[in-house]
Amino acid sequence: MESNAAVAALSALAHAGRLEIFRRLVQAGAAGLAAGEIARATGARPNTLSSNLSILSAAGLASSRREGRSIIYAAGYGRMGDLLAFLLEDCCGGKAAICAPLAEVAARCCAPETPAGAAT
Amino acid sequence: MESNAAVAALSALAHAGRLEIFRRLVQAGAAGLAAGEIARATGARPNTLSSNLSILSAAGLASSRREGRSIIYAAGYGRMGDLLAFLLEDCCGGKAAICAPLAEVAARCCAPETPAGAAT
DNA sequence: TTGACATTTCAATATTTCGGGAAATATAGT
DNA sequence: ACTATATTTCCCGAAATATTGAAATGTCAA
Repeated sequence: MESNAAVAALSALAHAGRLEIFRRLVQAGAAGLAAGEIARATGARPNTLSSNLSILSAAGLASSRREGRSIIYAAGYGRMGDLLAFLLEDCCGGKAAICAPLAEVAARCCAPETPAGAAT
Repeated sequence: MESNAAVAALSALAHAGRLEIFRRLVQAGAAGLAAGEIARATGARPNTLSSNLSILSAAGLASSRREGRSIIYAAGYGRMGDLLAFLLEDCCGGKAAICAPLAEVAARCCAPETPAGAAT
């Protein structure tokens, strides 16, 4: 991942409202959430929400598809993974001092040979 | 890590200049870098640099100590680790789809039983 | 104390971002 | 075509952020 893309992704997440949206999208999985559902869940006004969703999309952290009258947003898992990899490796050089707090999390999901079916 | 602190850290990193500073600090390790060295290396003006260093410090991503006439900055490894852990676990729920790109990096440094001495 | 160096603080300006109202677009149902 | 629902776009004022020059602070050395 390029530094520029990383800054864009970081900027997109550096906002309490967008971070919350992104969290909900991640939790929702590939099924995603309709913009309206997110608006109701977060209390954001539709125009504000739309703006924030489009910022997340531009950063690659969300994708959208139309389904009837609704537009369904889903988290951009790939881009988020890239961002984390960038921060950990390109930015932080994979230093053990930074990785250490991740060990617990990594033990749950980052092991290369772990089958993917375990989650939720 | 709290969501608020995460947003602060993300905001601090969501700036090309500060991201570069942070990268250099991480590479420099605990020895750190004098503000002037960073200024020379990045071409930033001293007051701009000072401002950005203070933003990184406020977010916990850098610390400073005076050494003679210079002020030495060092990366806040702990806070960066916390941020990554937050993003991976609290924000992303440790989903395998996001963790996957980290597997390669994790294999190098995140394994719980890996001894810490391998770096640099 | 004076002078040079390293960095920060202050004050002003320029730019970007944020959130909101109102209008526009797209879809579905009648 | 008309209406209702869902979402986006446009525009604006307010607030936050970024950058700069100039002045201030802290430190060393003579």
